[in-house]
Amino acid sequence: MENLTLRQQEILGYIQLHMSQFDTWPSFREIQSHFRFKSTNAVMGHLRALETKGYISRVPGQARSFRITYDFNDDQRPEDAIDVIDIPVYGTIAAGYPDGVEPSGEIGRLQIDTKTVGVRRSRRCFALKVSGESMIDAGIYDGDIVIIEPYPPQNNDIVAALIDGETTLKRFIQEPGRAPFLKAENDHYPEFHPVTELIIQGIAKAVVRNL
Amino acid sequence: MENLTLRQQEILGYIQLHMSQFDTWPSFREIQSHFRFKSTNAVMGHLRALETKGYISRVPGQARSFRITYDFNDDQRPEDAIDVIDIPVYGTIAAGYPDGVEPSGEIGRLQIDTKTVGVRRSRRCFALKVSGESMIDAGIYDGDIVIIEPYPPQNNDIVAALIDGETTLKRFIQEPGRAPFLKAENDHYPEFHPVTELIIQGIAKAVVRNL
DNA sequence: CTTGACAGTGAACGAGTGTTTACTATACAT
DNA sequence: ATGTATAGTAAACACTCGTTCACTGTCAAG
Repeated sequence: MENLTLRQQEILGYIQLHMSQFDTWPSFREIQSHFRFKSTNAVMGHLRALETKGYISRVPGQARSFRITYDFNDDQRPEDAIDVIDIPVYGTIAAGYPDGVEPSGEIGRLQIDTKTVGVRRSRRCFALKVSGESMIDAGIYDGDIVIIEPYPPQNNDIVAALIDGETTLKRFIQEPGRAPFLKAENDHYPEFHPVTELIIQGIAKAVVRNL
Repeated sequence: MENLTLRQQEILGYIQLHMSQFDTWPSFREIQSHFRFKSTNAVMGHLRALETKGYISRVPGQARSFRITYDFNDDQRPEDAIDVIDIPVYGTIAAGYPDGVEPSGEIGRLQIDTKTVGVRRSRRCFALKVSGESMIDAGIYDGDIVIIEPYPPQNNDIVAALIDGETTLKRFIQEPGRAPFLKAENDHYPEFHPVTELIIQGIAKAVVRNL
């Protein structure tokens, strides 16, 4: 932790402590109270400094919407560290056109290392077992397990989307000047419009198939 | 996820998504806006229900001070004993017609549970990273990782076979009254005869693809 | 001496935020 | 028919919260 004054380090340390305890950023007045400041402006000064130095960022005007941006774990992670995560696998759902198959809840669990999958442990991944053939042109077959990371999609990501109460896999297309839409990877399946009526549950990060 | 209505699951899913993206709990009006409610009271109703059912908790009166309390990773069944194996991944080798690419030795490792892969721990599995397109009709693409179990093949198994010092993936065909042979899963690739000249290294048990 | 960095006091403002009250509608079970 | 659960509209209120402005004090460097 370079170029922070002692006081700034204390403030940052308290914030981290508070977040680990409460899962929320402390309010100005909570920080003020902790350090026995008489004014929230003292807090403001320190948070400004931390922001200027790149340790935190904020959404102006929103309550408790600072966040820590400095990645403290980037300095220490050895290359060969094993980081296996446990992923719930949910039941057979329609990967194709909605066809009335009911989600069957959790059917199993999968353990795999985060590097292979390309996800962060902190993002609560889940997996879906595919039913149907709407994504076969993307190499996702009936019976495959697709690992989903809850994260907003970018253009061309394969996403898990909730449509009419069912989770389905589609490719998310977001081209400039055009409303985003979802597209099957099978020429026999139609496109869906528009994305605004959908709920994106996450992006597909990996496929696991048992031969 | 039991005893949640569909709508409640959607709300919880959105909250998780928002938190993974912004590191903050969404405000009532953010949830309201996302689901196109006309009133924050609709949000309130759902959050109350989620709280009553034990999925979230809150600090009354504080902004963005709900938190998720339900531990989604805690639902492990006792009978789901974790049996994660460590698998060496070998380098890019020709999955297709021999083309002169040298095996590059171990390029990484993969940890995954035995149940997902369908192997026994006692059989020293290894994995290959596929290069080429000879098995695309079997849904094995360039760049995929294929987990191989050293075990004699049966008809129609996909096998790793050593040909002229190089490992390649093929489908093993053994029909009655006919000598066994290997066959690509791509019509543009020829068959191989005979198997007696080959060394079968193992059978393919699973494919892992990072999207 | 001046300037800048750092640290803080004091006060107030406007917007964000959670929460309440009153109500409607639908579906289902008794 | 009645009660309950679920889902939501409408409106308003009080508090939380971030932020600004004006200011003071200490210390180090030029």
